Amino acid sequence: MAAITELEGVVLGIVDSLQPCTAYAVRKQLLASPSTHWSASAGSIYPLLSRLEEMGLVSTRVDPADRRGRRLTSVTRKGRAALRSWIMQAGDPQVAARVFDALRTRAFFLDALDPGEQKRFAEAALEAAEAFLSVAGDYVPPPEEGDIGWRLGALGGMYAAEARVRWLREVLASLDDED
Amino acid sequence: MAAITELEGVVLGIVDSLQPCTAYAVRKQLLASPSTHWSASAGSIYPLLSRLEEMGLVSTRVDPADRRGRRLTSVTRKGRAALRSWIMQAGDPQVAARVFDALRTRAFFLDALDPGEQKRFAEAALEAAEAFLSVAGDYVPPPEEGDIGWRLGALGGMYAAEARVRWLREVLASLDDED
DNA sequence: TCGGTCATGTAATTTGTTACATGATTTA
DNA sequence: TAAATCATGTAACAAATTACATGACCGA
Repeated sequence: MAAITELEGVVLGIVDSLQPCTAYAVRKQLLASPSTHWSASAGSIYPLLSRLEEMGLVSTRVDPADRRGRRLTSVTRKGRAALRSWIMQAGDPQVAARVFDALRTRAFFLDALDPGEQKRFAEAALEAAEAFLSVAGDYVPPPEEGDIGWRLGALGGMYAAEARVRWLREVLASLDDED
Repeated sequence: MAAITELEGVVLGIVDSLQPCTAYAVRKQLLASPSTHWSASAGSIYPLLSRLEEMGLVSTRVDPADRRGRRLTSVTRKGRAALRSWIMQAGDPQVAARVFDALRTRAFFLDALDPGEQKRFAEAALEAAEAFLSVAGDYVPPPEEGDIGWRLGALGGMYAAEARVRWLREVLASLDDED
């Protein structure tokens, strides 16, 4: 069983929770995420879904009664197995190391800025991180609503956003110390 | 001034801190990062550096005395300006939203697993997250060593890794509650 | 002298992006 | 009835991955 990519896993998971659903619905779900890591454009989702179908992980059918020709996608038994094993990759150190944060990435190169710019960087980054935290917090479904995985995932996103805000406050303070 | 990509920004920043340096040294630096978000393979770095040179952001020279034909790269004035404006994008909400975590991504689809698997997921993810935290902690340079940006960036990575471990402990606890 | 690391690159392929193109349905 | 949203897709392009290929230098 060939390993699937990160985006393929995500799309398979979304289809699984929404099935039967249109490709468009998958895109909307992806677009609703606070993270903009994937563009979720039609140009990525439609070919990806065709790929999953070729692999036998999803199946699609067009309701003949539907004049719009909507294509409804569902996960196959094989697809569910692939989804489960993708999720279970979480124990792999290589998977746990797949993290990224555009704000943190930029902080590494702070020394390329002069002191005044450094301070402005930290202030602007903190403000943007606070705005993101607000969005990430709103993304957490109220208790007893939505499934448990979605709630825990969104909660994790909020915690990460909080940790980033705390970190940037510390960055700002440490830059102020030095004048 | 056309915007540069995330990897281009990172490579420009690394060249800036190491200059003059070989493409190989840039790759090693990238490879040393706890995050495996980029593979830092020759196939990505060499063409990327050529691209930066075409854009006039770096310049390379081959020491005629060096029999190995090592190519040393440096950042140009234009390149420094591009690096600074890339770093300063931190104030843009779209940039602050560029975050990713492969463990968290998988957690969203926990409901595709049966209760026993869910628990094994949380245990395995926690273990992997703890191992990653250890690596991320080791990546923080000792005080008074390395530049301030590198230290703050690595510290941010460690904080994020800590927050993830705390989150997964909570996930595990909440799955245990339900039996 | 042998293996590891330093060092540079290319080729084929995959994947994702932006932009374009079309049309049905719903809502104000 | 006009605008927004639902819905599907393609085309051109950009970027990154894996795998391959080569050779110099250094230390045991």
